[in-house]
Amino acid sequence: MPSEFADSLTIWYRENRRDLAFRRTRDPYAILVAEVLLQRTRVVTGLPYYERFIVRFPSVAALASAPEEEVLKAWEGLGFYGRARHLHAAAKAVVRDHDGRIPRTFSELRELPGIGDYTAGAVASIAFGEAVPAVDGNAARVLSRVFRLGGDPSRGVARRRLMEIASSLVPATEPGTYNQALMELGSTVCRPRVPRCPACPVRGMCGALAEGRVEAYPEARRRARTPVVRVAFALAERGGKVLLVRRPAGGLLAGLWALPGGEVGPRESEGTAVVRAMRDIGLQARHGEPVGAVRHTFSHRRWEGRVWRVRVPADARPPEGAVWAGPEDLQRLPIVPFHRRFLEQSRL
DNA sequence: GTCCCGTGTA
DNA sequence: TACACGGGAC
Repeated sequence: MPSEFADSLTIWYRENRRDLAFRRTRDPYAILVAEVLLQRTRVVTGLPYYERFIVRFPSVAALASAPEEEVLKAWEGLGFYGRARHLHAAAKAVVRDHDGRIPRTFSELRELPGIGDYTAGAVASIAFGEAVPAVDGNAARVLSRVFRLGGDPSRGVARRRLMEIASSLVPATEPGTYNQALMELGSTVCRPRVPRCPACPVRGMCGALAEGRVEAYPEARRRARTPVVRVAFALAERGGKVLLVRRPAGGLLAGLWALPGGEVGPRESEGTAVVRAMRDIGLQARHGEPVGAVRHTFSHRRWEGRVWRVRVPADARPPEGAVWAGPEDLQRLPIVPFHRRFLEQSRL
């Protein structure tokens, strides 16, 4: 009984919703920012970023006209930096193609860079009242359990079945409230582990609970083990400044400033890799001793290696895409978070 | 250590 | 459809 499901959730939500900053706005731009910022990100992690971002870029026009470096700076530490680039591009597209107003329909939103099925559904329903689903991981878990959906709900036939059910449940009135209720329930009650079923407003309709196997849904996706990759980075200092390079536009940590270096070749030593990295930016260097360790786990690989002190000729000019960074530069530039931590711990 | 999480690209 | 893309909670 679809309307009973939606009604129960919506009533529960009015009493139990968390008071979160991005729920206190009706501004479609702010809602869009929040939804992109929270992609693959926990609410508590993203919240301070959202508050700062909205102050720094209060409108779609402000964001569209900002330098990319400042947008990345606002994103530093949040991860998946492609989201920042896409959001920036989306703002420009809104100014260019939509007269500066966030498009009001799922289909138009879906065309913007960085806006997929989830985000388009969230913005269309929450900001504009379109009756479309917004199925994030939390909503997917709730529906998987209530309807005992087998398979990995993030892909294939299981995904299509989930989306069909999700679409059929969205109420015509206040679809945004319903969508947020569904996600909030997944986040606070229908949790991945140790769900709080006695507190659930739809426990009477839950197939997984009736079966006594709530935690068996959704089916776990099998994950590949993350390979360990050796890395080496260069610490070149001169007159209280440190050499930073801008990482390339695509790929890992794209667009952030970093110590020169990166992955070490299969038959390469760390020292050789560091000298090679310096040569790649046009500087002849000799490596000294290691001055710090790098251990960082990404979603799909782990970096392990060291930071090496390097010596460059005294007259070395900063090449294209590189900068001798002093204290103000370190404050202003978006920098790879674990490089920033290293530099701060080294009191640079 | 394990688990969680949206979109783009090819 | 497979994989790239970060960080944090537990």
